[in-house]
Amino acid sequence: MTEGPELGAREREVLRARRESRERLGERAFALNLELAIGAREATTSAEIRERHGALEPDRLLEERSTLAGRVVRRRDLGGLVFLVLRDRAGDLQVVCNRLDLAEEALRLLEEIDLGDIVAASGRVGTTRRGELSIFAERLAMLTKSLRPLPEKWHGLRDPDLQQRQRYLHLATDLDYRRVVHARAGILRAFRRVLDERGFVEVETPVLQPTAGGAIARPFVTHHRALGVDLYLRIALELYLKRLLVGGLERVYEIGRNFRNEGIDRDHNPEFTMLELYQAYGDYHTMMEIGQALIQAAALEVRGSLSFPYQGRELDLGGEWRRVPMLELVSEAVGEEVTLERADLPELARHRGLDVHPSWGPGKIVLELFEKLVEEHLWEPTWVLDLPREVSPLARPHRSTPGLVEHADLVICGMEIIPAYSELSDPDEQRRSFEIQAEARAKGEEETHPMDEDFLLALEHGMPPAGGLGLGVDRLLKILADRPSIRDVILFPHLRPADP
RNA sequence: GGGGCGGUAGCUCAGCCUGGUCAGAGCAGGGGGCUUUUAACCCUCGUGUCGCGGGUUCGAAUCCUGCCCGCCCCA
Repeated sequence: MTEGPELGAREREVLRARRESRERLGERAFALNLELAIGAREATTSAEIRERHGALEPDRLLEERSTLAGRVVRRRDLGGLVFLVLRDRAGDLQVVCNRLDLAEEALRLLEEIDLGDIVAASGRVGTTRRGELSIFAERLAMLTKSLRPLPEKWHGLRDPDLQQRQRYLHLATDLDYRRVVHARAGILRAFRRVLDERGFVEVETPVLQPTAGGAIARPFVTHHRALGVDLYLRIALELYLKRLLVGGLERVYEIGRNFRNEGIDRDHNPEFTMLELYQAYGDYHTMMEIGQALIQAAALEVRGSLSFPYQGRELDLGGEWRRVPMLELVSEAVGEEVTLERADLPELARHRGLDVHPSWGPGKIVLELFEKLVEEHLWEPTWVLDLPREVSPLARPHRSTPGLVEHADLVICGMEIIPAYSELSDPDEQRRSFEIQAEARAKGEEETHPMDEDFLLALEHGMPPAGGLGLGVDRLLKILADRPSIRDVILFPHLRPADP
């Protein structure tokens, strides 16, 4: 409990009043459970009551009795009548407290009920003269006394920084925001349903890893004291899931947290959730089909539709999604044919405003051109096909075009949502790809994929040909919940410490 | 890293351009009234590091400057 001269007078006054109320309530300020507090084993939710009696005409009082429990979000005291609005997990419902109907004990308690307190009320269901569905209280109980005030009742908590730092207040005051929480659950439910139906098994693999592979990103490092070794927080799920393909599981997926030690913006949080799945005997075409099925199922689960606006612009997730080679998209954007063989790629890229690093090969330049000139303009779902091998060390060389790999990236609303590959199963090719990474590192490229001998050992035992994909759950949630920033869809995003 | 915007009461905000009754409003809170309210209403009550530090000035929430935090744009 912080208290002292740094508090303003108003806050001190509020805190003092709450403390005094708590003292008067004594041990009733924090009830053990509903049963002991009000004699009901369970509360009825506001939604259930609304569902049963939402159509009741004004000024009716039913025989049916219910118990409602929740946080007090409104209090209107008319003297003889006190209107409380309780908020539970399903919404809000009014409680009417008629002083003439309440016993001495309940009347005393009514005086102690403040905004923010968690209370229970039981009584008959009915409607007011204005038709508001209500519980007409016969009994009241304090469940939890709130010692601090809630944010402003009309505007709520507007400051995005406070919304994130004190998400419980955001959730307590903004019913609409709760939809984001349910949307994430809906996405995961849809994913599991689709994959379970297709014979996939859900697994869990290590978060702490001796080498951080499966993607190209700077990892977080930690230390295992007993083993005396440094470990990395995983940046991807890939390499362990592939080991499970070697083990014969054939269809596996994991939904889990990845950690990348990089900047924070609308699309990046240091920890984020990925779905990764691998299917033996599939390839990137299989993955494009599954990826589409997953996202469409999630959209139907969360939005009930495949077309809806994102940030004010219409988005259609229906139909067969467009598939275009990356080189074609880059050529179109540049206005002339771009190939990996062109010797003037660096100049061409510099002309387009790219700061070309000497360690970049043609593949990296093409990828950078794509990210700068094309990606943000792809609104409707688009599979970008056939990336340069140089930038995708875990994908299988393209079946017909040398220098490329069978790697498809799904872009929606300008955001990369899925990378999908035909997986590289040849251990010698995989080793060669890792070596290309090491060469780039030797040339000064900071972010490269590390050599992973233990993974190569697994591949040498034989991994079936397979397709695999990773799906950024947070970014998909941005789209389905129509939120502009990843910070809105992660309950507790990383923030700078409040007091430096 | 660069640019723009913001930080004033617990919360939501005004005041800043144009320095001087500028420490303000609403909500929340205290006191009083009110038996069908719906952001209830009526009367009444203000003890704030104006983000932090420096400067200009007779005088700074207001102008200048450095820093911190947030949001947006760019790299």
